[in-house]
Formats: sequence, structure tokens, C-alpha cells
Amino acid sequence: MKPQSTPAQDPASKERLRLWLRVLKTNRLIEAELRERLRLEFGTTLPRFDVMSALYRNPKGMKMSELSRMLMVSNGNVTGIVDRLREDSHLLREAVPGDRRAVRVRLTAKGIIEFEKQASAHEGWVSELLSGLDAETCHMTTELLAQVLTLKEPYNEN
Amino acid sequence: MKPQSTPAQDPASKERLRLWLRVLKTNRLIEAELRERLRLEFGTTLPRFDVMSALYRNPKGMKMSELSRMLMVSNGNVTGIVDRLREDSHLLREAVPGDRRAVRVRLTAKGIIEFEKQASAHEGWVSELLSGLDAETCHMTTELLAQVLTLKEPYNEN
DNA sequence: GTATAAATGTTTAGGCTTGAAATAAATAAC
DNA sequence: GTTATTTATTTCAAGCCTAAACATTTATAC
Repeated sequence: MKPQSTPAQDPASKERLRLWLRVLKTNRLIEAELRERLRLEFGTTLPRFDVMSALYRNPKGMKMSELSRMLMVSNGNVTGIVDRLREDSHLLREAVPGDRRAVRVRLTAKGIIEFEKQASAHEGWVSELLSGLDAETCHMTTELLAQVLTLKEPYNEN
Repeated sequence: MKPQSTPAQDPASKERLRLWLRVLKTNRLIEAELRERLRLEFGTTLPRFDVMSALYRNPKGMKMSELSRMLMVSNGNVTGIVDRLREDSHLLREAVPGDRRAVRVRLTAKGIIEFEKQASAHEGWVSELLSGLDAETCHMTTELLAQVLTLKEPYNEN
């Protein structure tokens, strides 16, 4: 029985709650803005962009389970997004030689070209939305936030 | 035509992107954990909790449009969540005297009692999940993140 | 080898979320 | 006062997302 840090005994509790609400708000604002721009400029969605981004960084392809771990979403969710991306010929599925259960997914040439356009715009939008913070402040904030994740890092890549 | 800060010309772009990815990751991890605990402990969801939280802080009730602005979600979304909360008698809808278009929503006694239990547990969970940061660090990080939102604050409450 | 467990993916039911269209009521223009 | 615009809300289709159940294949125990 590990002693639990309940609100009453822990004076940092309120500040932690405030920080969480701020993270939540920041996330929602930026996600809403990025979602709208992805829709208007490229006719795509944030989940689709996330999947393509992961695949772009792994040109040899990824298994479905790797994708879901990396993106922190459920297995079934990835199935649906990949299905829809495949309908647009942005990616393809192929068998994994040694394992007949698994499926490897990777971007097509069309998908690569399309994603590079999207990623370029995306980086500009993020920079614009975070224009209130200079490089050094961003770096510090990133480091501070990284301390949150002391538990449960299923797919620690960077 | 305001000059746009594109990646090439702005050296802070990469750091901003890194910060955004960190915010995204932190948000996903904490949301996933809170969602699971709300489901297991209280049989509820994060959106329901958010709606009840907003109503708890506004005992006299809120109009649907106020709710959707406050929570930064669409109007139609609030309709659905409120409908389901009403099925459980956690809240009720009532007419707004001067305006026959509008609807005011507020917690029932049952909803208040239930939310207080949930909120207490919720604060403990958040504090536990952010236990890697002490009060002062939390405060500083909150202030830094607050600088992100220089644009588009539709419902600036705190 | 055979039984058991674990891993990979899909399917399904239900809820969340959006943007767009529709309805109704209040406000503004004139 | 009538018309046009804006505001408040709901409905709808489509996509996102999860947890649970399922099927298949692989790995482990013995």
C-alpha cells in the first residue's frame, strides 16, 4: 500500500490541477486550429496526419501494433484510419514474412509526396501558433513538461 | 499581409514543434489515464465530467452555448452529452425566461453529490500523475504555457 | 507433441466530435 | 411593421475512439 497523495495532505495538488487544466486548454486550442487548417488546406484530418507522420519517419513500414503503440491509440482505431488512408492510395498494406498474424503498413510514393506538403505547412502553423514563445522558452517548457511522464511510457522513442 | 514565420526563416520553429509534440503527448497520456479511472471508478467519461465540472462552478446553470464556448467543443456535441447526463438525472434543462430559443442547464442535487465525489478523486489522480513536479515547478510551467494563447480566447474566464 | 498462454489484428457496439443544414426565435434595418 | 440578419439550438452524416469479444497465429510449458 503506497501512501497516496490526496488533495488534503499535498499542498502541490492545486498547482498540479492548474497545470493540467492549462495543458488541456493549450492542447485543445492548437488541435482545433490544426484540424481546421488540415481540413481546409488538404482535406485531411489530424489522425490521418499522425499516422502518415509516423510512417514517414519509418520508411520501411510499421506493423499495426507498432503504430497504435506509437500514437497511443487503440488497435481497432488504427485499423479504421489505415483503411481510409488506403482508399486514397496514401499507404499500402503488406504481409510480414515471418509472422502470418502481422501486417506491415507503409506510405506509397503518392503518400510521401502528399505528406511532405502537409508536414511543411504543419510546422509553419505550429510555429505561428506558438509564436509567443522564443526558442529558449520553448526548450525549457518542453523539458519541464517531460518530467510529467515518469510512469507508463510504452513506446519511448525520442 | 502579415509576414508569416515559415520554418526556413524562423530558427525557433523546430523548438516550437518539439514543444507542441510534448504537449500532445502529455495530454494524451493523462487523458487516457483519467478516462480509464473515471470509467472504472464512476462509470462515467471525461466529456461528462467536463460538463458537470462547468455546471458545478455555475450553480445557477448555463446556457448550452455558454457550455460549448467554455468547453471549446461544438454546439451539437454538447447537446448529446447533456442528453445522456439527463438520462441519469445528473442535470436538468429549463427554459430561459426572456429568450424562448435558449435552454438553461444545471446540476440536480444528485448531480452535485455525484460530481463532488468524482472531483475529489480526480484532483488526487491529477496530483499523482503530475507527482514529478513540485508546486513551484508546476506554477512556472503553467505560466509559460499560458503565453501560447495569444490568439483566439473566446471564453476567457480565469 | 499437446495444451496453455500470449500476441496480432479485426469487428462491433456505444459514445464522442465535427461541420453543415435545418428550425425557430430575437434583433436590426428600413 | 416588414424584411433581413443574427443568435440559439438540434439534427444528421461521417469520422474518430475505446473496450470487449473474436479469430488466427505464434510462443511457452510440460
